[in-house]
Amino acid sequence: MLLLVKYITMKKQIPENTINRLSAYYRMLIYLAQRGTQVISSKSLANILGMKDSQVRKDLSYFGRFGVRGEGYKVALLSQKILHILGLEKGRRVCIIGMGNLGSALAAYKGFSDFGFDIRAVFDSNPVKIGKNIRGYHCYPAAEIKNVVKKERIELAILTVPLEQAQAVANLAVEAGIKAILNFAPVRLNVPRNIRVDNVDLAMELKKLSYFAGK
Amino acid sequence: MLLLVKYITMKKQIPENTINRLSAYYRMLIYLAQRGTQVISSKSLANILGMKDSQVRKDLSYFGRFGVRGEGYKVALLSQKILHILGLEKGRRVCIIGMGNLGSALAAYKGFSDFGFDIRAVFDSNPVKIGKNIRGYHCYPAAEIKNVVKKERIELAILTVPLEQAQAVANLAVEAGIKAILNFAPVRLNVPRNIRVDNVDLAMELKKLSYFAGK
DNA sequence: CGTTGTGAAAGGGTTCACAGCT
DNA sequence: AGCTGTGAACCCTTTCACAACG
Repeated sequence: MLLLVKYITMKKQIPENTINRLSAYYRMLIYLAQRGTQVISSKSLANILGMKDSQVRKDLSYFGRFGVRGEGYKVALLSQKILHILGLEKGRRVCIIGMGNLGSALAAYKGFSDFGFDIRAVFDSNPVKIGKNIRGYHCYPAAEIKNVVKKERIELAILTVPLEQAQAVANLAVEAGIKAILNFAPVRLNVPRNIRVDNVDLAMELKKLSYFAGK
Repeated sequence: MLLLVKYITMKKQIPENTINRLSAYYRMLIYLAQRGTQVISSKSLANILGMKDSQVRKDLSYFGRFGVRGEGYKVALLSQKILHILGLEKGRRVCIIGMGNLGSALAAYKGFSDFGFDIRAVFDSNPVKIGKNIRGYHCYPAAEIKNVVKKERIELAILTVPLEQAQAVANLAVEAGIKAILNFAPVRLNVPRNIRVDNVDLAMELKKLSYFAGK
């Protein structure tokens, strides 16, 4: 009974922003390593990134004790630990669904492969594109999503299809056993609770900017 | 003295997420208007968007009283009000700096013009692209940023240049009088405090997804 | 001595609950 | 009767401050 209470209490612990910041730490650590930095304190790291040192330490403390008191954090060790936390140690199999302008741009984006993401397939429903080589990837028909995702054991899907098709292709991806979706279509996707969906709404970002630009 | 206390207390009032949600409300209201819906309650709107009705009301209450008690919100009126809040009534002059894959994709993205964003210029430093027509826009050299931004009275800049060039072109845009920047390069831009910078880090989004995909 | 790791305090955002209108 | 608008309560995140430790 006490265990149950504990379980309920524990439910949500780690702030989502902590995960975002882990990403930022990782990128900076890689950069520092290249520059030859071997050890860094939470204070220095925080200063570079424009945040508080206590934030850095608290974020890391959710996952373990990675530092040395009086010294700081070993850059190589910490970056390795964060890679592990983010589940990127062994790389991740990704597909892109929708080879329009945005999908093609993302397929060509170096930033993904740099962090261990492995684009295994790209899809489109346009007969002109199907079978062609787009940005170095063979373009499969959308109808093949289930087969290819299963065969290639793809875990993450990037959705860059028009609004109207988003839910349908999301369904296919989910049926094929996808674990998470990065959705660029401005719709709330309906998926099982165990599937993670993150939304990126570019028009929304611009609208926000407009608000803060004032007048 | 009391005024000073009041000023300090007032510092930050409206949550940033409220602005994001305003965007979502607006999009849905436009959709509802097309479908012929004239009035909607905070409860219905919240249900459609998967949130709490009190959230909708609280968000709107930061800006005024737009509803009718016992009835709900008039769709046409509310969407108009939100457009005004977001500063999009009269449209916004935008430029895109960096006509690589991502910049070109954004130039072609319908979602921007749909919400009153007016792309007035696109820039690149690649001589092959300069002077050409890209996605319907004349491509200016990066060296012309200051002149063109000023002449066209451009307010918002979308930055899609490589990491190394981001700060330099941001400086040019700021000098030209830009008000806000949507930055796709994974660097913390150094700009005067009165310039708003929003960052979109696509690799970070994928890393977050990886974390939540588990294992 | 300097920096981590962490409870406790502070700060902010979300949800509740109900008074106030229509 | 029904729904908005809002102060207060609640809950989550950030920051503080310091004990623990190399």
